[in-house]
Amino acid sequence: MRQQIAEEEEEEEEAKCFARWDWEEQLPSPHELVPLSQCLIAPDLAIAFDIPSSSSAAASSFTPSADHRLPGRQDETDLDAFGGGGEEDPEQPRTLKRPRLVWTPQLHKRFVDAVAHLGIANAVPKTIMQIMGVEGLTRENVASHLQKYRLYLKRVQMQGLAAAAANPSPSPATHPFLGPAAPTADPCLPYMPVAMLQQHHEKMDPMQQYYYHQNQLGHFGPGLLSRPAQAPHVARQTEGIRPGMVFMPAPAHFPPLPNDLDWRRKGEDDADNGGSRNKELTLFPTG
DNA sequence: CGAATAATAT
DNA sequence: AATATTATTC
Repeated sequence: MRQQIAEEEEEEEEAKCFARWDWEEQLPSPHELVPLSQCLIAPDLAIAFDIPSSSSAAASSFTPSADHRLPGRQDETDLDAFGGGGEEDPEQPRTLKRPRLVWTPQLHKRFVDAVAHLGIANAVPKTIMQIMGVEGLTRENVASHLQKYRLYLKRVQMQGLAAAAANPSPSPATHPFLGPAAPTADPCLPYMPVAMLQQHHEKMDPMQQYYYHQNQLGHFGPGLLSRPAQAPHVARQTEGIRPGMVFMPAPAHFPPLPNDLDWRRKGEDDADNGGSRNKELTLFPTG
């Protein structure tokens, strides 16, 4: 008998146990999130953060105790953490290509938080990377992930919009930014992203207000993701901190950087997984 | 920076 | 083989 086909069908059994992570538990900590949002600093004070040559120096000045190092290798230069290994000077590794990054739920969460705190308008790869403050994470890593994240948001938004159109019932859950929640309330919606978290912000920067207002009008316009060609008032974040600038993103990393933040590159392995390995992380569930 | 596209992994 | 994830190119 031909039972060769049968064996191939069995794989889907195991694909059911990765639906949710423990985000929901750690999610409701607005308190942790808020403080960063109110980085309202005096102009003269701002200059203190303008350390041109060594950005890491600026960062360290703001992170007293938390050593944002990756778990695992403590004595090693993080360089040899990937693959084949050999001893390379701390300066050389840029030429060597690092193994593919694995976006663990934890790392993703940190990413989303960073985006949320920055506000949509300011959430660009470089800044996000800086805020995340994860050593070894490159701008390209973030850029790539951000691209996908935006695509995901767009999807969710469209679903919500479509649902609203199909169902005229005044949904109370309608969201200022994202519109009504998708009908099939995804159990594992990664994070109610940026917009919702922004509600906690006591103060929005002009750019965010601009968007907020625009969306409040029900104007479908550019939507959640695009950014106006030019900001209303504030210049888009530039390297130099100017005297007139009232609001700026967090000068350094996230204050709470988990020392045990779980992230890895392709080759690495982690012991705390109790056997059940991450088969396939679905950070961006498809509808 | 960001979209498109290539490269890898599952 | 197809699809999802990450990297690289433009």
